[in-house]
Order: sequence, then structure tokens, then C-alpha cells
Amino acid sequence: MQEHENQFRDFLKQKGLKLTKSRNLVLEAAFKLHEHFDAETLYSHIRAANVSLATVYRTLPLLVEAGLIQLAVRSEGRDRFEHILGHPKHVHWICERCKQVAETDLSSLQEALDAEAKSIKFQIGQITINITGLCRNCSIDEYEQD
Amino acid sequence: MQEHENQFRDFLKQKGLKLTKSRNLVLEAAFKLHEHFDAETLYSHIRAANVSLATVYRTLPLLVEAGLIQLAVRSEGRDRFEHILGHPKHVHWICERCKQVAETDLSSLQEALDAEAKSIKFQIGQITINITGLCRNCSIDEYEQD
DNA sequence: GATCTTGGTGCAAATGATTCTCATTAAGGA
DNA sequence: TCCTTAATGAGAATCATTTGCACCAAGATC
Ligand SMILES: [Mn+2]
Ligand SMILES: [Mn+2]
Ligand SMILES: [Zn+2]
Ligand SMILES: [Zn+2]
Repeated sequence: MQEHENQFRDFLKQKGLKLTKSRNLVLEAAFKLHEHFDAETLYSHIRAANVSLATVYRTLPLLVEAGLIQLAVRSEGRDRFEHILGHPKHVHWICERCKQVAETDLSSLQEALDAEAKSIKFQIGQITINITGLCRNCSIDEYEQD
Repeated sequence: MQEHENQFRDFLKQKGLKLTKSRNLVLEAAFKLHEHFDAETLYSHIRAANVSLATVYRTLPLLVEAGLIQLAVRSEGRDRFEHILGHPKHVHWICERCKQVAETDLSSLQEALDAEAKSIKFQIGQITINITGLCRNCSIDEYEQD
């Protein structure tokens, strides 16, 4: 039994919700993927098991509330998530030109954020640090174009 | 003539776009408001001048590209923006319970981010740091509830 | 394990923010 | 002032996400 399964079960029990076959499939799909995913992607991985897209949409916020996944970015009009467990906090560097998303460790910023949170007495749930701009390749291209 | 007007005019000229009455009204509305705003809000402030909602939506990305405004948060399904000029970079502390958004200065993090950017040769455009969780009041409430 | 209560599910229709189409207008360079 | 062409208003179209509803299945109880 994986840790995320335990965590989800505990979360549901504590909320008086049921652990269903469909919810479990959504969870498993989310942890099988190791990149950002949207609802449709998750759905494509489990539709064969007769899980509806609506249920995927209904389960996603549960996983977020359980602290298992989080919204990573929103691109092309769709919300893209990523699982959290086993995936250390990171910064997203989003290239506006090629749309690629790079990640770097967040630890160098963590301390400053925690201090700030403490001073305003804010209880941190999730941290999103997304930086848009030009990746190395694309800023080189820009230069050459002029 | 305000600085944002100059900046917008220059941006448009450099892109070969026209400075129209409607675009100017959108710009002015965005800088008259000093909180986060969505397209509909902007629209409500200038609809009397016969500016269409479509034009508001068309102008918003121009203002973003011009570096005059940026996406602040997405809440209740709507994109909310904020103007940048005269509004130093800041972190958003978003309470999941009361939905209030507090802001703190970003300068303590700026240095670490710049160093990181330099090392991966990423040219920073905009920085979004949004932290969700519980604000002081709401975390007190949670405690009392149990 | 059978029963019961209640939330969960699939499916299809609804919603709503954002985008697009198109006929008409107006920047702004010549 | 004239001309070219992008921009605009109005409304229709998109499409990710949400909902309503009739049936189903967790999981608590006995
Ligand atoms: Mn990520
Ligand atoms: Mn802000
Ligand atoms: Zn790139
Ligand atoms: Zn709060």
C-alpha cells in the first residue's frame, strides 16, 4: 500500500466520504504520471475502466484538499496539476515562447517564505511560484532574430 | 501625461498597432483601480463609453505584453489582474477560507530568484508567487471550531 | 453476509468565461 | 483630405468545468 493511498483513505474517512473504485483510479493515475497533467489526460488513462470525466473533475479538488496534488500551471485554458508526495517543492520557469516549463528546487526560498508567513501569522497550505519569461534557447533565438 | 500612457503608446507604436480610444479607456480603467480586477469589472467602468467587453478582453493581453499589468490570481473561475507600474512586486497570501488576499513585499526573495535565473540563463518576465492557506483570522477560527 | 442509508457515479445537459466572426468604423501615414 | 488596414461592437461560438438526475455501491449496522 503506497503512502498516497493511505493518505487519501485517511482524508476521506476524516471527511466522512467514501473511498470508491473510481476515486482510487483517479488517484493512481495522478501518481503514475510524473509530469503535469490535466483532467482530460487523467481521464484518458482510466476511461477504459468506465470512470467518467465528471468524476475526474469531482475528484481533483478532493486530492488537492487532501494535499496530494496541487495546481501547477494553467496553460491553453486548462488547469494542469502535479502530485506532491515524493516531489519536492519547486519553482516553475515557464517560457512564453516555447511553452516549456523547467523546475528548480525551492529550498533557497523556503526559509524567507516561512519567516514572512510567521510574521503575518499565515498558515501556509500550498506555495506556487511561477516565473514567466524566456528560457535559454528562446532568448538566444530572440537575439539572433533582431 | 501619465507614465503608463507613454509606455503603452510606445509599446503599440513599436508593434505597429494603433492607439485607439477604446484601448486607452481600458488602460485608464486599469490604472484607476488599485485592487485586483477582472475583465468584467473593467468593462463595468467603461461600458458607458460604448467599449465592448470583447475589446476589454482583446486589450488585456496587450497590457500584459506591454508590461503594464499582470495576472494576479485566478479566483472563482475568473482571471484577475493588477497594474504593475507604481506597484512594487509582491507575494500574494490567499486565504482558502475567507478568500482574502494579503500582499507582502517581494524584495527578500528577489535576490535568490535572480541568482537562480542567472544560473539557468532564464530571462525573467514576470514573477508570480501565490501562497494559499489560512490567514490569521481564519486559522484562529479553525482552532476554535474543533 | 444481508440490509439499509447515504453519498457517489455515469451520462447528458447547462454554465460561463473567453474567443471568434463579420460587417462597419476610425487610426494615422501619405 | 484620402486611403489602407487594423480595430471595434455585437452577438454567436467555444470549450473547460459544473450540475441535475436516476441508478449504484460504499460501508455501517445487525
Ligand atoms: Mn511542477
Ligand atoms: Mn496583488
Ligand atoms: Zn523557450
Ligand atoms: Zn481568511
